[in-house]
Amino acid sequence: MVEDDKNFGAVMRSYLNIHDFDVEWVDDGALALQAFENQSFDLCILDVMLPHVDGFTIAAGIRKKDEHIPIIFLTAKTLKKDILEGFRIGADDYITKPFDSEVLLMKIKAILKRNSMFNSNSDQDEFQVGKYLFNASLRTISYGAGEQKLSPKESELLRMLCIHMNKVLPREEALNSIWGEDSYFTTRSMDVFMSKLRKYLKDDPTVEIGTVHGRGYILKSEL
Amino acid sequence: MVEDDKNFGAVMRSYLNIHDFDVEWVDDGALALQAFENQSFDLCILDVMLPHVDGFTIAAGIRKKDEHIPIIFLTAKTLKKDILEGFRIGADDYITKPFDSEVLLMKIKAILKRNSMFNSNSDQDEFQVGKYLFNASLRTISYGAGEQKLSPKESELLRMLCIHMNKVLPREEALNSIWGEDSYFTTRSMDVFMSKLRKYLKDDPTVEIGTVHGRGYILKSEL
DNA sequence: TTAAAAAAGGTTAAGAAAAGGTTAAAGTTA
DNA sequence: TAACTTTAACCTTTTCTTAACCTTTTTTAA
Repeated sequence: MVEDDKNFGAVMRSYLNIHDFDVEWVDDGALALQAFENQSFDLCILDVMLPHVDGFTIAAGIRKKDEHIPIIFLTAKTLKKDILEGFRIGADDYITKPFDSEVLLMKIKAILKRNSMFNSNSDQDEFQVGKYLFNASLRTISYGAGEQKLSPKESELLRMLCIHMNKVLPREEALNSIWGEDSYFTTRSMDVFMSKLRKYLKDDPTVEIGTVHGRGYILKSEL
Repeated sequence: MVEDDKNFGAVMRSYLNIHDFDVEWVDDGALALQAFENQSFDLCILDVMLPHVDGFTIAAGIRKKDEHIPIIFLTAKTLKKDILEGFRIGADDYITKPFDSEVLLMKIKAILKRNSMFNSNSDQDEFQVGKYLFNASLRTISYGAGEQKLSPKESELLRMLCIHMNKVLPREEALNSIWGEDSYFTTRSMDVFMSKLRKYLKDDPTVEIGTVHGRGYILKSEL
């Protein structure tokens, strides 16, 4: 949240805190982008009139770095031209003061909910894969009585396949995410892991790790 | 759009039409859900006070069938309790009359944009070609039980043909886009690929890759 | 007009190059 | 030391290009 009114900012923060949001509050436009880069956020609430750098400029900077993060303007500027400018920059909503705090809360939730579809599953750690149950944080695949332990990389790779269930997981995506680089050797290393995962999953014929030559892998499972 | 005020509805529809939206307008709450089931929509705009069935009930019914489709309430009911009820049901926005049409337009665009992130990641790149279903990201053509895998170039070429469905795809356009150059050898290579695609599609007589001598190719399919 | 020549395109098959599968040995970490 | 990951080696499969030999369409010129 970028808001230069100390009283209002404090009230907003505690109100949002009560409703289970963690709020990082910056009161100077010049510090906003810096804060954005140094931390990870789920949503931005921006005032427009701010010292040094205005909210529109901040929003544009944020959009340049992250085209998906939700942005809500919360401002006393009620001119239509400002509202349109806010949306043009890529805001998800433009709320004018005075406003109702409960309505703001609902709007935040609605926007986060829609955005979560996009990010979803990213922290899910249990997956049903055919008749196997894969627990990514325990790093186990269980199947009836049996249980197979997975190494960290095996587990991380299978987790990414599960998140992309029945869709292609591009090689580079897995390599950059798990290995941090996409080179000849990391590629071959991943092939070795894929071979291991296929062995672990071979007892259920309804499950298959398919190859899309030149692009990536796909975990297929009817469910 | 569900709106019982004939004048307002007509104005809204033409306003949205001007801005390149196709609007299906229903003026009775009882018909809304039925319309929703029989057609495919990208976004719903609902009035609240309607004959027979109110907007909240419609929204709840829509949410039951599709938990992702954006819903915007557009109503004269400005009571806070109604606004909160709207969001509780799962609305993306609740706009009170009177409102500014340009701002509504921006909000619609903002919501659709956010929703499109979700759709673009799931299953895009799908084309119905006669009785074949072509998935460009999986690089497969399926037809009943059978499935034919395509190579990257085969798939890319068919994708371009699909995008130009029933229109000529100029040779140079495909060559420059897929091969990066338009020379004697790339031309001959493309001919080979076209021959392969024709084989893959030969089982459906309603589908045909035609040649426009000296210009390019055209994928013909009635549908 | 029309026959021959030239250009464009259709099809098949061979072969080279790239990508991927698998196993095992050699390094690395915990 | 034991678990884990990387590297190497040796395969198989996939993909793309090229060449060869056709057929069809268009152009040229008699």
